[in-house]
Amino acid sequence: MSAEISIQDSISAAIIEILQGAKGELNCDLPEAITLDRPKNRDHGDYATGIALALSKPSGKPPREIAELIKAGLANRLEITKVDIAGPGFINITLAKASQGGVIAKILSDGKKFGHGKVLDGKSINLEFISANPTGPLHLGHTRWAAVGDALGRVLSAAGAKVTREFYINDRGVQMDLFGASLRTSAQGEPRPEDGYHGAYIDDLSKEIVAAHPEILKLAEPELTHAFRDYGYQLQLDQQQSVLNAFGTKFDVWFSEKSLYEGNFFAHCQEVLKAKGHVFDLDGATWLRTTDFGDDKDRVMVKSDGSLAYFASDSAYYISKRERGFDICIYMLGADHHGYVGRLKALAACNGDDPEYNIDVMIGQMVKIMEGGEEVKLSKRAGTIITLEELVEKVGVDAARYTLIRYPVETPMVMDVDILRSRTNENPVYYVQYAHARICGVLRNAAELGIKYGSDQIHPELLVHERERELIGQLGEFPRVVAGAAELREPHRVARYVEELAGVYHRFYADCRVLPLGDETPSELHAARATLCSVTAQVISNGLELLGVSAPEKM
RNA sequence: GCGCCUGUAGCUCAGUCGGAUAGAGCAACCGCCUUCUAAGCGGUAGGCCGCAGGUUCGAUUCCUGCCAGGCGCGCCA
Repeated sequence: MSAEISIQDSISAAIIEILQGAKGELNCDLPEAITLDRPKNRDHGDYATGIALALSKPSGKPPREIAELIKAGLANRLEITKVDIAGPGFINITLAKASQGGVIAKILSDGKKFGHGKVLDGKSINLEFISANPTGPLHLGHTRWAAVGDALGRVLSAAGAKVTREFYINDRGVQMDLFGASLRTSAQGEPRPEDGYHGAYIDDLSKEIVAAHPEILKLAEPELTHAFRDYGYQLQLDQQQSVLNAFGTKFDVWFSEKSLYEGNFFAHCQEVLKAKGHVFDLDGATWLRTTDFGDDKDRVMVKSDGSLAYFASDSAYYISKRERGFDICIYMLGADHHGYVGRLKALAACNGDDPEYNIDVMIGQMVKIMEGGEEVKLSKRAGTIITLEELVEKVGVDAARYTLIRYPVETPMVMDVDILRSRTNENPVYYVQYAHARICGVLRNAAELGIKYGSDQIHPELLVHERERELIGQLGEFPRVVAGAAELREPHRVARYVEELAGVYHRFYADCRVLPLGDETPSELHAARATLCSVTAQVISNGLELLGVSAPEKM
């Protein structure tokens, strides 16, 4: 991160200063920062703001009068050519040509770090996602989080946060026991338990276990089922880990639920919550009074028969996260778990935390998959599932990741396998990757022609074409997009930005010849445009990197 | 019944603190390769932003009520 501030920031600061100078006159609260939008209509300049309209009401002054005040204050700034007041009081700012060169210089000096910022500097974030049971393959719902969670982790890190990516393994409890029983019955040719696991992968796993450990069948119950459970667990976890690795999703911590009950950690957690005064006993069970903080009902931690309710692990796990020093705990959950939001927030409050700050629960809507014009129903137990692995086989890692990331998680999405498999430009990932490959081709040719490009070849005063202006402006937006994506936890913004940037580049390319034609002599304009190409490639590549999608040099 | 999410072009979907003429891709139609990657570019057509109120200078955006779809509401995990 370079120490320089962007041009938007410096103009924003200048406007704030002007307004503060007139505070007596305005007599109202002023915002901390001014948002400068890039107007769609180019007649509206390079940046526009509706701040005068927004301040009109609280100050009791006509918006145009406030706009005039700002215009006068900005008049002498070197980087600004023109300030117009339009319509009811919009302020349109046109930048000096040379000032746009700053963006190019900054991309060149920051390189791979361009776009990184510090809006989340100093925050320690625990990012938990996927957290599938180790009782089967990862399916489509997990795959959405595998892509989005990983991208969010990259975006948060780029915004300056210290991020720990964590996968919570439900390695104890009823589901694990059912898994063991399913494997054992499969190996012994018995009917599966009613509510057990029925997928064909169970037969494969049990065969693999028996082949590797033939002596297992000599065990008596309950050791027999436990042995199947434990061997099956290890194989399934290995499988999940290798699939995620191939998908480009990495975790810092694989957190075992079982470990919460090692030593006296769980007892410690209960003591902690008890000390805060929200634990009570009723009907022989131990409860947490989450209704103190807006939950629908109180939650059982230890059941009356002494066994542990699921919420016991939830609460101990949260306390573990906080005691390990994380300020913000992000949970990425499926829509079928949205009922958890209330109890998790209440749990944080019971622990004396701020539920609006220390906990951030993201709810991802369902992913449907269409094939041959029909919806493929997902049912893990029945075994008719599309797994992460199968999806990648069909469409490839880049297309799968990109498609899953480019929609906000609260949007229920439909993936059409036939379209994704067709490898046409119906998939925007190709559009973006193609722009990158196209630039790399141009730069290879530039090198052959001996055209130099780089920090001493910016020549901003020559880049006066409308397409060049658009491209430079779009490049300058990247840091703000990354910061916004991080603060709002919306990595899809990076994908949308990169698509737009690719479009702006393609239009530039169509209208502005980069390299000399025929025997034309290479000029400074050729060098300046080649430099602009190289920084565009850098930004596309940086954007795709945040999504975990490759930026090919040739296609 | 209560709660959360969704409803925007034929299809899949964007739309930031409420802003200027509501956008993209695909599909349809018409153009553009004698030199940098046509996986591209330009153009045409396509809209009751689910419906009805409210707040305001201004609402796709905020509030209320309805309609439709999805998902939840256990001492299950």
